[in-house]
Amino acid sequence: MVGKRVRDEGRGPGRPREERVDRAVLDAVVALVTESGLAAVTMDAVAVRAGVSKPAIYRRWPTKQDLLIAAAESRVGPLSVPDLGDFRAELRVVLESRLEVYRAPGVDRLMAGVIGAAAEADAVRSAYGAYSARVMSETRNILERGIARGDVRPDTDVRAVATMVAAPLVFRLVGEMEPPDQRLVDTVVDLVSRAVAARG
Amino acid sequence: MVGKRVRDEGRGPGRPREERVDRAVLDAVVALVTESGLAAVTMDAVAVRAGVSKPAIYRRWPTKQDLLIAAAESRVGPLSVPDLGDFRAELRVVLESRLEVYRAPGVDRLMAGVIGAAAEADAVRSAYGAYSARVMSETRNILERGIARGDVRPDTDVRAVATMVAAPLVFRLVGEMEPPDQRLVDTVVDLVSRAVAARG
Amino acid sequence: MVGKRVRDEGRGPGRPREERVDRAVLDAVVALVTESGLAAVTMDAVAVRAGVSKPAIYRRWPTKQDLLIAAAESRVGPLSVPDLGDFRAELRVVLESRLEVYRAPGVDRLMAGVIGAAAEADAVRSAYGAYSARVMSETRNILERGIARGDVRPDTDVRAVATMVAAPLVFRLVGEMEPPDQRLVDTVVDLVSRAVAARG
Amino acid sequence: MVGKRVRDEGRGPGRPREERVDRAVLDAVVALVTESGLAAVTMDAVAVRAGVSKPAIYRRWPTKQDLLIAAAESRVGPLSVPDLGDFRAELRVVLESRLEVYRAPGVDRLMAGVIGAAAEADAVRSAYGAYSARVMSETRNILERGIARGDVRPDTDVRAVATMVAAPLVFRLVGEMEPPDQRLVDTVVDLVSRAVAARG
DNA sequence: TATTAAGCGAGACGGTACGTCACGTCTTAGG
DNA sequence: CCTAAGACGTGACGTACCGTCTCGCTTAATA
Repeated sequence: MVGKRVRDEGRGPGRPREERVDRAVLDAVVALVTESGLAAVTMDAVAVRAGVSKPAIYRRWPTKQDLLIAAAESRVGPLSVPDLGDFRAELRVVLESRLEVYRAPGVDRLMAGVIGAAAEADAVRSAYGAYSARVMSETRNILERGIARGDVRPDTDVRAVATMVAAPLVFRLVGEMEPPDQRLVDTVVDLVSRAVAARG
Repeated sequence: MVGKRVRDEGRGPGRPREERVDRAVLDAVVALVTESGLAAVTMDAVAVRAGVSKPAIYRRWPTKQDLLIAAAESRVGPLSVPDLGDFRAELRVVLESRLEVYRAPGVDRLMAGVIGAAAEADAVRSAYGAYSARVMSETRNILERGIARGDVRPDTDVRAVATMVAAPLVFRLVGEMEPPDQRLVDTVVDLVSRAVAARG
Repeated sequence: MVGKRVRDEGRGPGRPREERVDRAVLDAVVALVTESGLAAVTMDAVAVRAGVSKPAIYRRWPTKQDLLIAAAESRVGPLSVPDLGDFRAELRVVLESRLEVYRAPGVDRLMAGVIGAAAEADAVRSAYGAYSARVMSETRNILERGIARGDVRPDTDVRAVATMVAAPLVFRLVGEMEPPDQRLVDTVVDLVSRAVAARG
Repeated sequence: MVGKRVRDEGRGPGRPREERVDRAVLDAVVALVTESGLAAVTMDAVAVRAGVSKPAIYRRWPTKQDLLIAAAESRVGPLSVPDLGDFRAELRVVLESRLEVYRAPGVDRLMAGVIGAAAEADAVRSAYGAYSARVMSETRNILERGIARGDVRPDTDVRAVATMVAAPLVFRLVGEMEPPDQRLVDTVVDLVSRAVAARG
């Protein structure tokens, strides 16, 4: 009468969700924000653009803000940097990867939208906080790896330096409203890697 | 500045505007965003809280985004740093002034709200761009003054370094959703001033 | 009747329909409308309450309106009055049977719901019309039988009088929103039987 | 600063409501239900048809059901019958007035819709009950006037007879789904006036 | 002093998006 | 072919907010 609840591991009875919907919706959000700005990202417009119904969206993301964060993560998610044996090289990899991502069209408004959304209510703030922590972790990881390896000074203030690494590209993007460029990356790599270099 | 005075300063006919309204409205915006988040900052709520009518607000700021930017500017406006004869000292003044401002309650959500608003439409983007440029100018000023004075290396990439100075505190605030602290200021002052110090 | 049996009675291949479903669904409709009003009668709620799936309902009644009509008919169907040899007695039987039915809880809202449903679209109107005709037929039958028998005046306007018989109890129920009572039945029996009595 | 609260008698401060909206909305409801049935009467369709915004509708009628009742009342409101000195004449006036009203196109579906709406929730039931009582009052009035005047038997069951007067035309309309006709009116007038005639 | 232009609070207005809910269909797995 | 479960598209619901407008009134500068 009720049916076995969990068959294999993750699927219950009933029609399974369509993966197509997830992809189409996130793509639609990015496309709309890129083409027409954040104001054009209405739930109805997203639904139409994705060829999907509004309830199908709300089943997955309970509010518009959650959807925005998911869209941002789909484009600007955390990346894992392999151990290159050298902090400076790893730092460059992180920043140049980010540079490429941030220069993609629409990412500026997407990030700004997510930051704005986080200011709306505490529930959104914590969702955004989790996202933010995921993205920041990559920088903390290479710093701690460098300390363990020995090419980063052990008394480095990891928290502060991680902020100094992550901040400039994002700020250039959403604070100065211009795309970050290679010179900015070079400057950050230079300043930071010299400052935290062990032995100096 | 925002708002449209009909005559320059010499008042024309008709009832003059009440200054009380300007102050009350900006205060109401800040109070609401501080207490309840950006979502609580509706034009009606602001009007009620300020004891003011909606038309009185719209006479001064044509859109909600303009009002938000004005509120941000009223709390986080540009500051002018006196010539202290020393770049490092001036840099510290800039950052510690900002630190104090950014640690005020509500400023995080106010800044995030302004950034989010800027993603909405191009008209808002340019208004925000002007505000952003005003705020950034202080950092560029002390850098250029340092170059002229001779204690900053003349080949310094002013644009990139200015971003590296301004970014960390704002990013800590709106990107990491935590208040910036003294350690972050110290780290920035150290890294930047050492890196741009003339002669080395 | 409503619902689409694929074969007449000789069963074809495949799993046969469960009678349990038919009963459970109609009972659920009546229970819901009685307890919580027509607005609570959603197809999902009916399915849950009946312990049945939605497709199982839709296989039997193609629309919600059809289900409502079926539920009404299950409670307020036509009744056949035996020949008692006396119009007045038969009239009393009809009205007192109806009185009992109409005083059952939930029947008011069920009838009102069916009437409202009939206003929605022409397809529903005709389904309701068929139901209505079935229910009205009992009154016409006793009138015509009375004329044939000779205790009802042959020049009686059967149509109009049938309406005057059927109307008051239903109208009391759905028009005045109160349960019909014995006094109303008595009044109708008196007025009508005296007016159509042959010879006078 | 606050303004005098009540100026003449009924108008407070602020922009007054536009009468145009009230009329246009009720007309739109009737037009839609007449042309396309009750299912076409969506709040959006009404708003568009009336050239009015949805909030303007909801300011006046808090739910769709209230709007329906108001629309019904605008077409089928209570009428006051002048004292004609004769119960039978007054009864005929009542019924022929109603006949004319009920034969107007769309009134059938409007009435059925209102009855259906009343089944939805208790709040709507009481709103409908008030409307129903207003409409019924005219019949009770002529009965009581007849008793006072002396041409209606003083032992008449006013409640029951009022139901028998009001019911047939409405039932013909919404129960039998056909327009009431002159023969039905004549039959009701005859039966009722003869039955309640004093002395006789 | 009277006029006039613009300010003011109050609140209704058109428009648009929100997030929810219900209908009726379809897709899965199982009986 | 039936069953339960539940996701799906469609579309209406009622609410909230934005920015405008219409009231009646108040406040100065001007005529």
